[in-house]
Amino acid sequence: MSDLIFDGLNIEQKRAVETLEGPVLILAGAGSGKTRALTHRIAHLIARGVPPWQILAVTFTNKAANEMKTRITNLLKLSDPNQKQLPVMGTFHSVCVRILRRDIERIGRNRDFVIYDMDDQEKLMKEVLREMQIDPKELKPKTAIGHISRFKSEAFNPKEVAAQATHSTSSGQASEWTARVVKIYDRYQMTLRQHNAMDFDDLILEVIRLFREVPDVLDRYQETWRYLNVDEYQDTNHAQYLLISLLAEKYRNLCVIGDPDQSIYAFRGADIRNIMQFQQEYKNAAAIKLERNYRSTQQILDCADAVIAANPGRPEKKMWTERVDGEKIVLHEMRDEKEEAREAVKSAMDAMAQGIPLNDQVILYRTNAQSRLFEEACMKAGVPYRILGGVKFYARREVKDVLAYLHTIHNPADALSLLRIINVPSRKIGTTTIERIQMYCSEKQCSLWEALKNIREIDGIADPAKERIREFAELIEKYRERRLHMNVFDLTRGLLQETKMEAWVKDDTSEGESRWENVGELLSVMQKYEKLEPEQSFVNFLEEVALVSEVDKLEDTRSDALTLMTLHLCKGLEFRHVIIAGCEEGIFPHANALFNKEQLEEERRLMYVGMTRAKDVLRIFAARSRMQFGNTQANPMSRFLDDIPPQLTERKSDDLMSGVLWRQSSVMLSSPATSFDTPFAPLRATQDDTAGRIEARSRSSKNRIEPFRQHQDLTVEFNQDALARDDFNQDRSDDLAEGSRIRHPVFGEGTITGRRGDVVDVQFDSGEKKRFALSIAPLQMIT
DNA sequence: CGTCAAGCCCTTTTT
DNA sequence: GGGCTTGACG
Repeated sequence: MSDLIFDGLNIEQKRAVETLEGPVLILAGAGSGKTRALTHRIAHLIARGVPPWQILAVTFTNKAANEMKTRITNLLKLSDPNQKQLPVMGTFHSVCVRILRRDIERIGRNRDFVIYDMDDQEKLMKEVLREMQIDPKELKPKTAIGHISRFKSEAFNPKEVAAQATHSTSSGQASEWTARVVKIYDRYQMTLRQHNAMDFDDLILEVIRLFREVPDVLDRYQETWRYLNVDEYQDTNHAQYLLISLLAEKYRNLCVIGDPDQSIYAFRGADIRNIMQFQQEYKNAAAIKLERNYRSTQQILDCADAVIAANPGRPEKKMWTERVDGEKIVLHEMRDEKEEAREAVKSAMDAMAQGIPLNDQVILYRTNAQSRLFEEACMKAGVPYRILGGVKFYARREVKDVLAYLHTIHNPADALSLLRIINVPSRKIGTTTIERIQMYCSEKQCSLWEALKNIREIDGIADPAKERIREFAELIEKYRERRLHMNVFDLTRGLLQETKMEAWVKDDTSEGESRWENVGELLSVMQKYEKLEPEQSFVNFLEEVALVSEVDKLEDTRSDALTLMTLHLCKGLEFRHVIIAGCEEGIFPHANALFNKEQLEEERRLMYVGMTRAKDVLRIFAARSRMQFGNTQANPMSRFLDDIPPQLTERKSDDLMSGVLWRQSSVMLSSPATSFDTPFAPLRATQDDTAGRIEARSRSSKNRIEPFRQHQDLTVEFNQDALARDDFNQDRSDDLAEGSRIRHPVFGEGTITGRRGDVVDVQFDSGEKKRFALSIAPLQMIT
């Protein structure tokens, strides 16, 4: 048994696996076999006789947790792995929900709470701001939520925020601003509670409160989980730190794993000090460094290292690998964002032709908005793809509508969900009626649901409207009853039928069809819960839906497809071929980070994370001009590229406007540089700027960059020759017509069945029919 | 009550 | 450019 557990581990990994008792800090660089060390460590604990249920492992995604479970099962050769034989593993949020569902009544809350996602939070906040008569233009709901979330990640309740602010100002008075935010925070929490709802941060905070207020519950969990493991510790926030500290207090068997260079979530409160100061916190902690990289080639590693080396205050760490067989990093400089997308997708296809399946390739970008470009390029080229992030599946309107029904059925207090569906599909219950009911609620201090039940005694509503509301309430109650003996799948099917949801969702538009498919997909997720007890199936389903992360969806990768996602989502993953797109100042690093040292450092870490995902091939793309917010803007190349050693790179360019706006050579300030270290931060060129002037303007509204608002002129040397060729349109496909035989790298050989300009329809020999744009699709004529 | 057009602001990043 | 809110009208 122990042979298997230590098999193939290097010395440091072995130490990590052996050191079972006491606090342990594992600094694990990218690709250093960290998951391997952690799984073997847990397997070792179990092999040594520690009961699995005494072990807790907190991971960053559910996907990571599931992978570890599988690996441990294999290591221990468990024949029938059930929950009893495996440790509790999951994200902070899922572990906390588990605790709360069990024990939250000990702090006087109802265990049927719902979890509000960003959408719900925003709606709720809008409501709060409206009630407080704050102009949403002055303080946007999103901003308010941002502040509150920040407080919550520091584990401050409204009172503590106020106290803190009073302390830190010399006058002893909390500033007006703080007082206001505290009021909003307070009110927001009250409303959440009225709805019997929690946001993501509350899940953590309520567990902390539970542990602090009810010592015997804390004691029980301390006794249960005597061996604690936390992965991605560099991205934990203060609240999560508190939670873990409470649990670890008694037995002090706490193993944390992470890499300060990969800390990329400061924006949501992640506190790098948690990992940096672990050894001060736990004086006798064993410290282990994993520096051998098993993933990437030396070239990739050297480039990534050169980029991250520019960050100050890093712990000493030098990654190395035995893979010295690598290729150079490829830097693609493209004309514009469309060319970038086209070329990136093409390079993925080329790689596939060379034997790298699409599943092993990824395109990474800084912001979700960039995904559309690559999606379009994939569609045009006929490359199968999957996008993570962006408009999330569970956030789509039709999906949320169905979920809102389930929430309403499950939790009568959830007024947000109730309001969402009271007129969906249309029941002729309009805003006037609803406003009247809400007024009644505040008069009588009752919940929305109670008002619906008492609809008869509310004045100012026409009788037919009252009747429709009565019918609606009856419908909900009927399903509330059904929930007790019917699983979530059957229940929802019945509900959809009874409410005539299909016709409503389809609504005769072209998107209607695909929206209904989304509902179908939701139903198929429910099927997984069919076998559970009716009530359990209901609760578990809603929970999963609330807590799945984007990356979790990568688990079912049955079909071969190119992955598109943000750089943030790629942490912890690896691909043979990695493409990082949009490496331009203002895009990556993002414009909002350009004037802040800490934020720039985080952007750099993000670059490091992206680069170190690559096993074999790393490509970096930048576009010389880019359409943004409706006008074209020319950005200098990302500063991160300056740090990559030229001898390790190969440069490629589409050569139409070669060299224009290349940072060092082509852009000069006509007035002396400002005190910022990024003098050419976002440049904005309008269409008629070809004469050679560009307006420089910072797009950030923060006052610390005031000097930049004065629209200093920049001089730009354009390559006029290149501009003249700008509208040059390449057409390589004159000879392709109906009847031509072609080959496509994904679909194989086929015949063109029709052509309209650039667009062709192809009947492949495999039976598949596809439509392509000739200018982009990798079609090859065969004779 | 629902639809359409004009106008607004926008983009970090996520559980 | 585009998605979303707002306001006028049928």
